[in-house]
Amino acid sequence: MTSSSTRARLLAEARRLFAQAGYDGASVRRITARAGANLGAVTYHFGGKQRLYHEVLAAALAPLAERVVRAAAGPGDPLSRLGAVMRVYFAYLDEQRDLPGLILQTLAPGRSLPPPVRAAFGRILAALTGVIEEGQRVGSIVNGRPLFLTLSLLAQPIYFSLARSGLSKLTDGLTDRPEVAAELVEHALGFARRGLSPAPEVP
Amino acid sequence: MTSSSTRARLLAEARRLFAQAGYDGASVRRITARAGANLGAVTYHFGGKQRLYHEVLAAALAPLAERVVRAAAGPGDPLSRLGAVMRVYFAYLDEQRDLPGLILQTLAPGRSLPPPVRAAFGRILAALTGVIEEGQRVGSIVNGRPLFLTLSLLAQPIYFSLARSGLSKLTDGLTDRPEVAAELVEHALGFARRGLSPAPEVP
DNA sequence: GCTTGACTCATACGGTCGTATGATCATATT
DNA sequence: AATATGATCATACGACCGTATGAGTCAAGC
Repeated sequence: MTSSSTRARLLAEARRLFAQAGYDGASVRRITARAGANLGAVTYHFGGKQRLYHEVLAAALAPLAERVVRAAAGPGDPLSRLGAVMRVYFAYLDEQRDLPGLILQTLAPGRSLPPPVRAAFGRILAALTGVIEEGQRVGSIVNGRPLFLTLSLLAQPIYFSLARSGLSKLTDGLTDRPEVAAELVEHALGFARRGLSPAPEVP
Repeated sequence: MTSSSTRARLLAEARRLFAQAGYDGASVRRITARAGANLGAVTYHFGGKQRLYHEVLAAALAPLAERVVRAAAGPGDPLSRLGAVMRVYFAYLDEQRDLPGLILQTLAPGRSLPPPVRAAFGRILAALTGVIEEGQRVGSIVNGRPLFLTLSLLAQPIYFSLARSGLSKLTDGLTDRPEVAAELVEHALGFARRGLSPAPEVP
């Protein structure tokens, strides 16, 4: 029991530090010290730093993919299901504030993306392109590569949450006020909805 | 002359390595070795690693801000000027492939963003919100916070270029083919244009 | 021809890093 | 009671880090 509690504390502190300082910046020494564990605990419980990292990523991303897939398979027409997906995305990013910092570090070119990230994004992309193709068949979604439309849609929640930390410094904390954050979600939904809808014919 | 050539080689190799491996991952030893310079050269020419880093960032971002501001001040109605800005953005990101990796590393939460990044993005944001406010006054751009609309617009080129390295692995290099890349630019322009335009009245 | 200044060089310093090693402890099983 | 097992511990190892130091090089100016 104590063993699993040490394991859990290591996971929690590792996640906090990886998100804050990146893979290189979060040293095994700091992680174990903050978790109140011995230096060797990471090697013992996870086999090494990288394996711990992958476990942290999987724990952070798997629930997101799960919820997105469920929202994409929910009731309603394709456009409103995509709106539901975006709300799920924003909600998840809001309740897991450290997630942007976590995945941001993994996207650096030169390194290959960790398997948990690959898996989660693969599931999400597949679910969304499916919904978009369905919408294109019934004419409620504009024509074009479903993959591109999916990415344009995902760009909204991802970019906003990635930019949040940087932007709150550029805008004097504006985006941190809760009512502004809610307004931002509605804005992103509207922008994406217009972007996905077929353009009205110009006379 | 040889001195300035060493300086230039240091800048070039530092940029390559910072983009690829991040600030921590790019060691002064590797930078100087690849530049064919002595270990002490960074300290001598730039005063330290961080100053070299800032100089690299400034050299990479200042021209982008310059071109964006110029495109935003060009001729034409607001919507087409914003389209021009997006084209400039895509073109710049295409000719400076290492730029996403470079700025991505600076966005990590916990660290404050480097002054050159702050300055460039500040200029870009100011120019774009100005154009959007102008479009809102003449009714060609949907209402809402200009800042949010600016971010939604910027999300397209930035997210696509950030995601390019990761996505080319998820999509088997699809996005690397030049005609697909060109199609992607047109897609992003269309998506953003629809997102910025006022929604047609629903009867 | 000598000096001055900008530059390059080899080397040293104190730190931090991830991991390996073997001892020690607590607890459950025989 | 003795032992086996899983967990924790202090410590050591080799590697790499950014920077400082001082000696060496070499062309330009007097």
